[in-house]
Amino acid sequence: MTNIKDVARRAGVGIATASRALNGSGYVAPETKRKIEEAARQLNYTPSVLARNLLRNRSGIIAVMVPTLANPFFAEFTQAVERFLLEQGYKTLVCCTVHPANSEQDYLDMLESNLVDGIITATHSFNDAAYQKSCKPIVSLDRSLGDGIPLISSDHCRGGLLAAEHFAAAGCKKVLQICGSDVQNGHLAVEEAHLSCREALLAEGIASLICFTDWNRWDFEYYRQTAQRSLDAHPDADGILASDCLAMHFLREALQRSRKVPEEIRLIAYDGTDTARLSSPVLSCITQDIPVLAKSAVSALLSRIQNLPVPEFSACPVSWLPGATCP
Amino acid sequence: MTNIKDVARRAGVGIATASRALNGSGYVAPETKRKIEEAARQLNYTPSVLARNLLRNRSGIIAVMVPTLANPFFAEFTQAVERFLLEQGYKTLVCCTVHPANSEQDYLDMLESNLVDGIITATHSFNDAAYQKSCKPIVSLDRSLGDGIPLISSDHCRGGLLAAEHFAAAGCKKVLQICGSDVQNGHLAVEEAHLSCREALLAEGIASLICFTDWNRWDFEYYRQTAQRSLDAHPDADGILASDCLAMHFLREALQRSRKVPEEIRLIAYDGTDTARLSSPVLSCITQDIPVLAKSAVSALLSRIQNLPVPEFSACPVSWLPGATCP
DNA sequence: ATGAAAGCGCTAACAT
DNA sequence: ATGTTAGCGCTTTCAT
Repeated sequence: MTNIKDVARRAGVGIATASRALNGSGYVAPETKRKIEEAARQLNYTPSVLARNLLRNRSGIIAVMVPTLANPFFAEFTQAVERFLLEQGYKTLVCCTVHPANSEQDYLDMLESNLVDGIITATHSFNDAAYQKSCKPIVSLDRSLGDGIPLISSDHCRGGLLAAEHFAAAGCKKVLQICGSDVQNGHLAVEEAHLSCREALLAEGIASLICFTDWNRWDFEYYRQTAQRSLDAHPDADGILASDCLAMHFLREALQRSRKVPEEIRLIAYDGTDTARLSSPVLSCITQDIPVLAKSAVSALLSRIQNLPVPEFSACPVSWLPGATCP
Repeated sequence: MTNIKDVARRAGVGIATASRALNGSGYVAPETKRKIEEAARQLNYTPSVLARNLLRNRSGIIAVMVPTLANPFFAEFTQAVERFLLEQGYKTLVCCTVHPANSEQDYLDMLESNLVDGIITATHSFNDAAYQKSCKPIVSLDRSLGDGIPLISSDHCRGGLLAAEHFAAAGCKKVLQICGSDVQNGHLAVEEAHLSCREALLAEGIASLICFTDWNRWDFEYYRQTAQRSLDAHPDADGILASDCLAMHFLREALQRSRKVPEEIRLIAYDGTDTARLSSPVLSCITQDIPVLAKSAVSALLSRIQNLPVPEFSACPVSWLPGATCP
């Protein structure tokens, strides 16, 4: 590794001059500058980010914590976050919490140890206290982590209403809502969607059945079982609201049982990832605006890093994406 | 930020002793050790990874370059890589090359500047020379980058044969193979699958039509158009081989045109991601073993980092996953 | 067993 | 305009 000292020596100047020339900071004679740049080029010099980081006490890296990238919602979210972070000069570290071996705590420790300058967390698995302990910049997607940690989420209340409207318009009589276990009741913002949907359904005289699932299982096999069991247990349900991946499983299982979609059973997928739109028939979706969520999360985090004021809460728009599973 | 100096002062010992106690390196009296640990706990001390990195000239971070996480194959690959890297004590930086603004070169520079200890690249977009220039640890997924850069890929030759077998068994007469443009002919290992498939088809007296697509477009809209155009241009094709995402689009478009699958047209998806298995009817797939690919890539990279010998090439197993689109 | 001091590569304050 | 020097926080000789 050739360092700045080598460059300075080769150019016959002091270290500071070399640093100034290379960084364009401070005065340096044009001719000297040329010599230094030449020397740097010849030696194929690349400054060590490591040293710079130590000096500035920042790494330029942001961690994104998600349950798993195998779930398209989190993959698309991470993708969008990476893009916005890059625009702002930051790199993105991914941390998947689904792995058996590791814990969110290990990832959180990276913050304390200055490996990352901030964290965007989109996980469901951990006790909030650990987050509260940290005074470093953290923002949360869709999960309330308490004071001082900005919460970015979609306008789930509206999302739920939209879903209810379309179930009603489609003439549903009994809707199954699949949502995370009540163990975490109130912690996940998306639960609001189920509550508002249920309320609106009941107001229309439509039955609403809430089915709880483990809020932190991400394997497709579990989704499949959930879909199978729910269809078995409620053969008379004529509407289903579930997040994208689950909805895709429901669609597949329903078709395999020769249940006509959408004639006998209507499906609304909550999330609206691109992947969900690949199904046949195309899923009718309530979409969260993933790029907007990502952009909000990034800008909130960067504000926190700069100690600028950040709203404790921001709700991003949701919308109805017509499909063929709920006319 | 409380540092090791603070801890040492509080414990009434020298800095070096504190360092030894905290790291369990070298001799330190049990009682002294206890005092130091106590002090560290009280001050809520966390060592700065930044300083340690500078000293050791390593960051403990590996970069994974993929076109986009919105594609399930790369999402699942990255997920698996992250898991294996974590097991080996490394963190994972994701770099998506699909963004308009950035270039692979920027990401490559991170290697030179010591921000990352190595790179696993799975992109399609760049000139190989830039990789050759770097003498840092790099391994490549499915794309030959030249001497010194280990290539990890699936046994695509077998994959292609498997596909051909199943097309033949299904009684296909004219198979459409959708693959990346020949601009990069020979660079992408997966092309081997198309070549071997074609050869096997022809040997059976089955027509094979190769359709080139842009090898570096990842947006779903482009996939949709590709599927539409191909179906329009070749209404008599009764078999289609395409990568997962494309295959999902083909399936959707075919069904929308009321083409019976698999009676009139058989589909084989090449990749076999979990997501592709969510379609209805379920796609028949040639699966690459993503965990094995990821594990091979990680272990090759770590060997390169430790200057151990690494095979220039390793082929991972593929297999046939029965589905409902090609009996 | 412990502490003082050097140094990882860089930047910035302070001379000159 | 340029050079000298003092750290950033840590680990690791090398004395003691």
